[in-house]
Amino acid sequence: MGETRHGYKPETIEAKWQDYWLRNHTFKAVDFDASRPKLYVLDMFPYPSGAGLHVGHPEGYTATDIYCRYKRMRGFNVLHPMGWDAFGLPAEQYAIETGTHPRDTTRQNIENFRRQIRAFGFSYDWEREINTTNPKYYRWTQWIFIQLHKKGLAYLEEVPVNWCPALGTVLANEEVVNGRSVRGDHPVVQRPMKQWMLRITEYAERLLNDLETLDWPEGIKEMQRNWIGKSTGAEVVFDVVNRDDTITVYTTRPDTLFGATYMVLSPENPLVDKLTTPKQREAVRNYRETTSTKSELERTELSKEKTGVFTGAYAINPVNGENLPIWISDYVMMSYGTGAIMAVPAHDTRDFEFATQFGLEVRCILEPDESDAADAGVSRNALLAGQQCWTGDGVLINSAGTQGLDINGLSVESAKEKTIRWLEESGCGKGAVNYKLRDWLFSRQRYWGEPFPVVYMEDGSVKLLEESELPVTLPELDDFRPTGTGESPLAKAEDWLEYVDPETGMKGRRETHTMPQWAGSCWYYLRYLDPNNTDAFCDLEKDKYWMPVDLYVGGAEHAVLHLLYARFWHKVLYDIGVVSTDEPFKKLVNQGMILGISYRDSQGRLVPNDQVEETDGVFYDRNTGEELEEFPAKMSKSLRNVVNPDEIITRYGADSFRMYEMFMGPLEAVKPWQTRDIEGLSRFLGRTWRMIIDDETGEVAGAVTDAAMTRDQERVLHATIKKVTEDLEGLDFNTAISQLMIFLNEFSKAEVRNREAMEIFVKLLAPFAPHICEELWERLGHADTLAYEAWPEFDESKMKLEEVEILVQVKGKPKARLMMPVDADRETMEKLALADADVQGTLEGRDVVKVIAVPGRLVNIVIK
RNA sequence: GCCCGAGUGGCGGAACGGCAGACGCAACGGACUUAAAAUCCGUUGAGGUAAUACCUCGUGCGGGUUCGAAUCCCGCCUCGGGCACCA
Repeated sequence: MGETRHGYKPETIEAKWQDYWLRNHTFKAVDFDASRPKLYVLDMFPYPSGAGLHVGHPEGYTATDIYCRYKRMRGFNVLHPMGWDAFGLPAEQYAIETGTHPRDTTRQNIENFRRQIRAFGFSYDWEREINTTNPKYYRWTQWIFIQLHKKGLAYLEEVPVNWCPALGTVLANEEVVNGRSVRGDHPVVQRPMKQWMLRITEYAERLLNDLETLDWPEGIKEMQRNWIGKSTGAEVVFDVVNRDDTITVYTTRPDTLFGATYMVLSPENPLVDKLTTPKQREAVRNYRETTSTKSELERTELSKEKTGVFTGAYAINPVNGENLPIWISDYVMMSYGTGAIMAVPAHDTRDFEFATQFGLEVRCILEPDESDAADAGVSRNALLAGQQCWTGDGVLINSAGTQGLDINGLSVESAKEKTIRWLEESGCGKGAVNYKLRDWLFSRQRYWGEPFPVVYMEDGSVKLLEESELPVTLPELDDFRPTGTGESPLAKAEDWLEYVDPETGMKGRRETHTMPQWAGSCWYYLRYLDPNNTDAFCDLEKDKYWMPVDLYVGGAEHAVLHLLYARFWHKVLYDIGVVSTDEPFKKLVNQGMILGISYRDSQGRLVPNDQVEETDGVFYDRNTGEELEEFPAKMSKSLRNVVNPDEIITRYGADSFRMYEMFMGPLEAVKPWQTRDIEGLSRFLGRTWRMIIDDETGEVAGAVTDAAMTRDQERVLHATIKKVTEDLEGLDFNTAISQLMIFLNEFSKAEVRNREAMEIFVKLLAPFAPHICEELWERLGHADTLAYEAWPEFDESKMKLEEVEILVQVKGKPKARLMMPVDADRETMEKLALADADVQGTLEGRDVVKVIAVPGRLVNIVIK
């Protein structure tokens, strides 16, 4: 810091104003304020981990904070809350290791997070703070579960689940990657278990269609569409030769029925037992055993070669009565469609691989356009001979059957339609829709989650508790280890388990599973509206006032799951009439990840930062002496490239930190953190201070007077108001800050600085750097916070020049720059340009073909 | 393999189809200082040239549209993210 007594001292003014805002409830959101438009701006609330905040958290928080502060100054009643998504595995793992109750760990972590977040000066309404682990909160999570159950959307099912022996729990599909747990990277195996499921598939169509109504990044919407995975096609019923059984398959290509040469069942398909002939029984049994012990990883990674076994049975192709051999193979999944397919090797790459592997017939029934085939490197003759596979468009051939269907000569599209019509008329099938989306596995075998409001009664019935019996609180435990049997640690809480029905006196045992972490975050945005309500999860009138969320900002890692689950719950709540909107989040923005600076050697290996030495701007590996290249990489403990926000705030202050994070680049972009770059923003705020304050006295500088601005200053002032306003509306914070810097460069060099211009500048900067601006505002003689001062308006006429520099190009190359009246029309511009001596020199002896004049911009002279 | 997104100085990044590199960092030169820090002023895409005049090249690569392309179109390459035997 400078030696001056009254220089810019973030450490003092930031504490002062944070305290002021809290004491004065400056950012309290007012329910039902009809005098102002409402604005609900939401951050994805954090999981309060033991590691504390990292520099990625405040990126989105700063963006929304700037937007909120700006909108308050534009007269909006802003709701901007914060809370804690505090159930979850890490606190429980810590409890297992140390015996510390997750409640205690969670409380400490929340305190630390709150302290860190407050140090940024975010304008949250702290009176609405929520915590998903508070029984007063999760009572309502349980209440919503009861509503789901009442609607028939929650059911118990024995399902093969991802059992992780090391964690002693079942994991959801999204918690397993390549057959290993996301958390801890332990192996995962399949195992059947009775679980709560939520029927999200019932909402698939609406979740898909309503994406159209949302102002979300196109990429995120596309990811949700892919996740829902709607496809249209047909279900076709195949009779089994010499048996009563039928096999129903789902296909998106009913037009290829004539190309079917065999059938495949998933190894898990219950029909396999019935159909397998005695001769094949042994082989089938062996195959099923092998696949069941295969992990998900092996089933996908080792799939270069197709495997399978013939069942000995045959099915009848309804279009031509042909017998098709029925195989089983693990390339057919039980969980998608009907767990059975008709194989058309000539027109499906997977079937083609399988047929080639086992010498099955490949029958071409679709002839592509010659040039299409050539483009794809496919030979028509090879195709017709069944030596290659064609999945593209074309004209149907060899597709007339004994049963009255003839689709020869048709395109794929019309052949599909005609086949479906025929299937429906002949009773062999029907048009059908399928989704990749599956029902949501909602049980976890863990302690630190919401208990289910469910009791298994003595008579075998399942009882959902009454609303008056909520909340079902977590029992006290000393030992948090998983039971290893698949039951959660709750199974050890003996007294807690016992339940007696208050009316009938019948005994029962409580559900020992708990809800997944997603549960609490599925509806938290509603609780902020009415955080202390004990009669309802949220008052409907408050919902009507505040909802929907106008802007939701968070990381792209929640692109699918959190956002899809929350949308699902919200639609259910909408259907039962307890919320007023059918979508919760109107506009969504993903902030890009902030990477750390790392180093890599010539082989591309990343070297931890504490092993790197710098000499004259070149980096070396301390151990090998090898020269290293700077390289941005995801922040991680192992690379030691994690930046701690506390240290940055101590060194530079929160205002500089906030501004740096916004100046790094566009909000949505992935950006590398460079601590030295923050100096530029720190310098900017120091210069801002000295532009207004005399740092010898701490009073407003003598240069700040009521003297009129120069034309240039006036123009820069209004251009700044315009640019900053427009950029704030578009969340383009980096370019808004650039403009503020241009203002500072213009005014700080001036001998006298107009006081009103200074005040406008302070207001424009305030959303970005609120602490220093409050302080400057006060020193400029204002008693109240500037949080609700009116946002400056710009005057377009003040920005006008009388003359502008017009570029004159010859054949697109810049030749001259001429001053012309702003409002010069095309002819005038052309005349002025052609009259210029330099231009005439260039044009000497050449024919002017054409002159293009763009008013206010340029003149381009086209010559021969 | 499929679906998105992105490639611009030494670095982060700006540019309604209209002067590429705003703004910042770093670097270099200068002022102030006993000195340093801080601060202030200046230079800074590459190459040619005595030159700050001037010329040539330049937004991943190859084509195209246009008076004019970082921007639009076609075909590639590389990197990042997502999905992954979805019938």
